[in-house]
Amino acid sequence: MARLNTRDEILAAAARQFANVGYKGASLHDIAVEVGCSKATLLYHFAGKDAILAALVEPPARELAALDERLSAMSAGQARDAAIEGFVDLVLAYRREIALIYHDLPHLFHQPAFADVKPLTDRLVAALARGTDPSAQLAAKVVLAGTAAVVLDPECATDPDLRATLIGVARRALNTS
Amino acid sequence: MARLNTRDEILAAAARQFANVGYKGASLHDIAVEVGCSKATLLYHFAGKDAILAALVEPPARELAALDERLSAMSAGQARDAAIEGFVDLVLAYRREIALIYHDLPHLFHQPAFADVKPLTDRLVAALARGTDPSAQLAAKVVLAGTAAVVLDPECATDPDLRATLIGVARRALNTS
DNA sequence: ACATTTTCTGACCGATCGGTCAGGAGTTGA
DNA sequence: TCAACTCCTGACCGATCGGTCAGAAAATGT
Repeated sequence: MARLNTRDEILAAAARQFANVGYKGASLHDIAVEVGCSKATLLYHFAGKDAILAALVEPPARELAALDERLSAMSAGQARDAAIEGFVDLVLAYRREIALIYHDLPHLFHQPAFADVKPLTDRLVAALARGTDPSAQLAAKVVLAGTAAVVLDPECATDPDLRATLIGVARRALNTS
Repeated sequence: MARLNTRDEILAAAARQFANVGYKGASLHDIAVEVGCSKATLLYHFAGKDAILAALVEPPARELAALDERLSAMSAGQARDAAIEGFVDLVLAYRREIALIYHDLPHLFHQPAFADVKPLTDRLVAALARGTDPSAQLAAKVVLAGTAAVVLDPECATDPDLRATLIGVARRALNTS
């Protein structure tokens, strides 16, 4: 019955496992148990463990690329506020994927799928910093990493004003003028 | 000759390995190769892999406790700036340990050694937020996570004004008055 | 009804993991 | 010289890992 959904259930279970215990820490066995299928079924739907990871990471990576494309058509002044809001929205929409990116940054940066993501984040930093001033770029990185981290905090997840608050913090921290 | 230092060399190599590939990702074999000894030697000096981790995490945890003690003797106004500077200094002094904490947060939080650390960070957040206002606390968490993350960025590590810049970003982001 | 294709599984494999253990090598003290 | 102790190692162990494969089970097409 749930045949077509099996693939999605695997992705959902894998996202939870990866976020909880990291990519290395999660085992195909545990994911299969959570899905309610056999380990071999996972490897029928995906070429391997890293293929599951790649499938999970692809959607937010594509949205980041879309955000970058939107920003590149703006002036520096417009781009900063759009970058702030765009990044906050992106991070709120993909909390679970962010979690596994966060907890396995060293592994992921060596994966080919992330070779494309690095320049995107660099351009996002430039848009937030409105240029190449080192201290402004550092402030932008603090904002990006801090925002991404805080939405993973279970205590913050329930805040109804989360989006507005995050945007406010980012604006203040980046106000280098 | 280097007998008494073997323990410290193990800790240094383990810190590098943990920071690079995470706690789960690092193997005792690889650590032993980096040290130049056998895997059994690691387990002669430490009760197990988790004992190595505990030994690495203890010093920064103790310093965080010391910072908390200093802050508790101050007024809310004094405490905020002292918390900013204290946390920045702490993070700069223990970059490598922060890295492994960062990359293995889910594992570490389940370790008993971290049961003591959680309330300390909560009080640090309260000092930065100067109270319990939700949006101020969220800003404080953004600052803490962002600051800890950015010092791990190899591109930022060389910045000579790193400390001053980080303190400036934190002050701006926390300026909720 | 049958054949075909998709979906799924149990059994198995080689590799690697953390950890144990008996004992070698070197130093120290009497 | 001879124990006693510290430091270290190779060989080995059970468990678990990701992955393979032949074939069962179920859906689909005719």
